[in-house]
Amino acid sequence: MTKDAKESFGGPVGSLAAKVRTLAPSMTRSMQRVAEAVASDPAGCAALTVTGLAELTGTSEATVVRTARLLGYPGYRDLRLALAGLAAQQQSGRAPAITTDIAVDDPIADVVAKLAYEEQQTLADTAAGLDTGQLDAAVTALAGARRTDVYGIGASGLVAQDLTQKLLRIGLIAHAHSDPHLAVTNAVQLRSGDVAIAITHSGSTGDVIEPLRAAFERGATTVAITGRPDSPVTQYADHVLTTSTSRETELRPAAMSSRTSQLLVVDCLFVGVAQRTYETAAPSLAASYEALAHRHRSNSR
Amino acid sequence: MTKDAKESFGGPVGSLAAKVRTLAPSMTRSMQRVAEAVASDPAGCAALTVTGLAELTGTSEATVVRTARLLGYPGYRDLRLALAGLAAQQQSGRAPAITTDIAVDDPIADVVAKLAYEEQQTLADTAAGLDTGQLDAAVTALAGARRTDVYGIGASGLVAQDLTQKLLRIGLIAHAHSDPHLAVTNAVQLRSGDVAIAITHSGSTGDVIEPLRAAFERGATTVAITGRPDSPVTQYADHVLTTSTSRETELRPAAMSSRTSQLLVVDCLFVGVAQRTYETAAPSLAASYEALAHRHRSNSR
DNA sequence: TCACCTCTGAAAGATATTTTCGGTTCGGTG
DNA sequence: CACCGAACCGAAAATATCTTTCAGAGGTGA
Repeated sequence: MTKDAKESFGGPVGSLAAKVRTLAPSMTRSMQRVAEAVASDPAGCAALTVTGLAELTGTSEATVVRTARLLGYPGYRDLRLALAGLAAQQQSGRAPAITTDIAVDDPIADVVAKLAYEEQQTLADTAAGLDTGQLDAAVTALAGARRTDVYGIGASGLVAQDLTQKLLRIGLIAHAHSDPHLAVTNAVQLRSGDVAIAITHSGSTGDVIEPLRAAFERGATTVAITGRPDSPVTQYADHVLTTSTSRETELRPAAMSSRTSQLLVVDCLFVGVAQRTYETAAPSLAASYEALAHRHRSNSR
Repeated sequence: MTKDAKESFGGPVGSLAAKVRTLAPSMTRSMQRVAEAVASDPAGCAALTVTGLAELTGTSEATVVRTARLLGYPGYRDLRLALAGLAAQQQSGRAPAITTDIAVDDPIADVVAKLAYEEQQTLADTAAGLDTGQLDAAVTALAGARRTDVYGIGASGLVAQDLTQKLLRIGLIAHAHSDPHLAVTNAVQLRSGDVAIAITHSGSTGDVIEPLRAAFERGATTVAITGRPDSPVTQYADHVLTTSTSRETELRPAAMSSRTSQLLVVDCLFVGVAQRTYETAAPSLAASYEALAHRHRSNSR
């Protein structure tokens, strides 16, 4: 794990709300109360001391400090500074637009607007929360891999296929697996120099963890793309790429935003690899484009 | 307890530099040193404790506190918070300068920022360009369909599968086809009251047009999701949903933004249908969620 | 039910901030 | 030139704030 002790305030302040959401599931109840208070009213919390915030949230100082730590700050003092920064930004910044959930009786135009807005938000959060060091390491591994396996199930399976399709287009050898048995069967064929990527939002999908583990134990370089950086899947991951989590509503399943987030990460991987292997990637891209050209138009009539 | 801190941080932070200038004459030499340090590098000073700043300026803690008081803050702590806010504002001021294409030698952080930005752009364009009338009609057709077929090839095939997965989760009967022959075979089974959806960015993919045409001729309600509203596929489409097209660059194939755009449209369709069939959709969603729960290892809180 | 484990807050311990207080400097004055 | 007073300054005490420790509460699975 690359530890960037350089950065003073624990990362771009804009990402705090996103961080709270991603980490909320791994928090205890009291910590969640603190995190929520902090996320919902940064300015107000910045004005409070540990003791004050502890009282406000009905918890103890210890819990407040623990929460600050979990959010990536050395202690409450630094969290407080970050909050002050965030508050200042918010005040000077723009007014947040549509924040309400999608309702059953929303007209279709509102649905479009809200969905677009939320997905944009998801993208911003993901970009802010992505560890570029980990990303860079993953790209390096991919660019030099003999072969690459990608594991994903359900909605994540589609993302896995998307990545595979892209990698194939620039001349890499990649396979996506959504059948758990076949995935494991393939995983044990991997060895040092190969890459295995597991995509799972929850980080706890056994069917995806198993093949990654097999690959990990075989010495392959393993990457996890997950919304839960502390989940089981990361045990077997050399590099962890975190996707963002937005709150799930009845009409908008979590799968929707996690998919958006995962795809952005996958795109970043792809472009990164394409950069690294530009000499071979550019001709490959052109070639695959050519090969498909006649499929359009010509037999359309 | 009582939240009195309305105007918390001693006035508008932007005025700090000005205040330093105004008050400088009435300051003693040591205090001027502190004030100057603070004004010239707010971010740096925000990272220092009272002792640190005293050392940096070659003065004492007492002097630092006196300076903070003179500047209008209750003590150093509050000055520090104001500095953090100021620093954040400054930083956010010089952010939005990413309009250029992704270059081969862009650092990975830029790649992330640019990709996120472009996808956000794509979403906004798509939402703006979507014909809600057509969308509404498509939703109505879907909600009342006996069965639904979705055709898509390549990257669009994944979008087709995504839509299918979602519809299945709310109890509808839907199939995705990426094999052209099977697609046609299935299409001829459709009849009035059924729905066929073709997803193709170019609108000219023969392998997708053929099944849509078959369905169209059988009397099914047909929908085209395409980036080219004047393309061949729309001949056989009762409803056309237009996705946005952003310019393609060497490292960023068109497939990337078209996919983002298509997915937004698909999400809108899904939510629209879920609204219409809320009575049955809500329980179905809950049921599929339940059914999957045990597949995740129980580390969840 | 019981053993075990995690979560939690009270209080002790460590830091940071504020205040106090005495020494120093400097300009004026006898 | 010696003395005085006032402002200035910083060391260290006093206070406030933050962090850590530890033992009990509460929940979980066998």
